[in-house]
Amino acid sequence: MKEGPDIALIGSLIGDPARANMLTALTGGKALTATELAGTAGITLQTASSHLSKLEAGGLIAQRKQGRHRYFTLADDDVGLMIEGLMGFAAYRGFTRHRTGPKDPALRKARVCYNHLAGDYGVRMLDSLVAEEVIAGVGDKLQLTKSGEGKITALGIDLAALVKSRRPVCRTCLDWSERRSHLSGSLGQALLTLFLDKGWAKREPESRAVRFTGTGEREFAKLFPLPASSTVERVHKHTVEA
Amino acid sequence: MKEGPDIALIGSLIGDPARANMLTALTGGKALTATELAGTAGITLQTASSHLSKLEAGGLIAQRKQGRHRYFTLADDDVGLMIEGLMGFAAYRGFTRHRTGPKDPALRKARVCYNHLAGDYGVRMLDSLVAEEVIAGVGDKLQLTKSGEGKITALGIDLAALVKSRRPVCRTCLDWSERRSHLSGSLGQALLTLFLDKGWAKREPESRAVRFTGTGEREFAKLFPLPASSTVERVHKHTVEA
DNA sequence: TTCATACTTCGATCATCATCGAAGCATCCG
DNA sequence: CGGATGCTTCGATGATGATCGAAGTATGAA
Repeated sequence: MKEGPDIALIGSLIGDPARANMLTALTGGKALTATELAGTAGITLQTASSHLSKLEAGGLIAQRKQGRHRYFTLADDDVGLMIEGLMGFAAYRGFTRHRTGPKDPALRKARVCYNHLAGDYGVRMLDSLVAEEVIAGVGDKLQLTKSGEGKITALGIDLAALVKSRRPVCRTCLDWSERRSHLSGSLGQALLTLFLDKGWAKREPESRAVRFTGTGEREFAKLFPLPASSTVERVHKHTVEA
Repeated sequence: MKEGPDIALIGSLIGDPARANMLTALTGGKALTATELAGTAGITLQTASSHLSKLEAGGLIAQRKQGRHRYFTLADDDVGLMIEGLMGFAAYRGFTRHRTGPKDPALRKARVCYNHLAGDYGVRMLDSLVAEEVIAGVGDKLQLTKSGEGKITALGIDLAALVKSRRPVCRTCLDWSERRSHLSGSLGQALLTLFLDKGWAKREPESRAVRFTGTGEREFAKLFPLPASSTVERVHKHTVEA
């Protein structure tokens, strides 16, 4: 009927307050679950699910299934850019944000995620492994490098046994406290087992928290030095048009 | 925590197809009456009136009473930029209302973006101005160079008047068809006015399209030479014969 | 296995709002 | 003045869609 792109479609997606709240929350760059998004939007889980499927159908968000959780993120940088543009436009009006509430600090520091290490330490470990070129590639596809194989074997991990198992050796797992990837897969499991076996860390009795000992802290820091760029946040690339 | 209707308000305003059509029509830069807008949106005058009052309450449009007519325009440059940005996002996602209508190639070649030139010609003009060092800086921050001031003045543009206005002289605007920046701001407006005044180009009656005359094409090419290799491919792709 | 958690789907309700007919203002013209 | 035009307001209707309860699915935990 009319010429040009359909802005009404996108507008209607953003136009609903619940969806706008969800998108605003996701603009933070962290992956959030449906339950969390429902909380920030102030609606029930059923309604949130409906909204999320609409947003996904509209290509604004993407989901990543992780066990029984579904982590939602903005589809790509373009979406973030567009939403931030709208927020900038609406700057002369008041705007509200909802932040994820604080959690148990011990859990945030180090905890068990199914069978591997998660939390700040887990993220830091993967960062270091990638920086040291033990593991190549970031994202869903991780692979052990040649030199990395030697380094892992030197730790006393039976790499052949890991490879033999049907499970993938290296895998990313999205961290709920850090909202960044940490190492999963059979190698991730083997490393956590190693820490526990060596007595570097102990599991808290009635919690998922993992408590590192003094020696464990030192050994961990020595084994997985903090890369200089590890604290760099994953912010949206605001590429500038030339 | 519950209320965050900033982008939701704007989104809902744009989210209605009738309003989106009106806003798209107003992006042409011409002041339009309620009757005209009702026609382009395909709705009755009563419905249009309701929509227009909502758009005005939302600060997206402004009206100017003149006799028994009411002329509506976009509220300011920011609205035009925001809508053009949304169009770029929508076009990139393939959200088009009508599969490449007959006017589509003409629109891609040269069109009015609220009050300045957009499309292939708009992008090309900015490319050339930057290459010729009339305008310095890339991205959001554009600035006229010393030598550029002379060149603009030589065209017969009253630069002092542009500077005097509160609006920025040079500004980027994201092109929805080219997905690159073209020149906005008071200088962008002045240049488009220049083309129209000199008779180099004419506005299509009921469209955003701008049609350059033969002389206009030549003068434009002379004034804004194509920088070496960067845009050849794109120009060839979107250039329309006749 | 059984239970719990996370989420989806179905179904029904309810509110919003886009739409248009009709009437009401306002302005211009003759 | 009367009549015509441009637009707004009122009121009723109808459709879309947001919402949530209940039930269903999938995965993890005990």
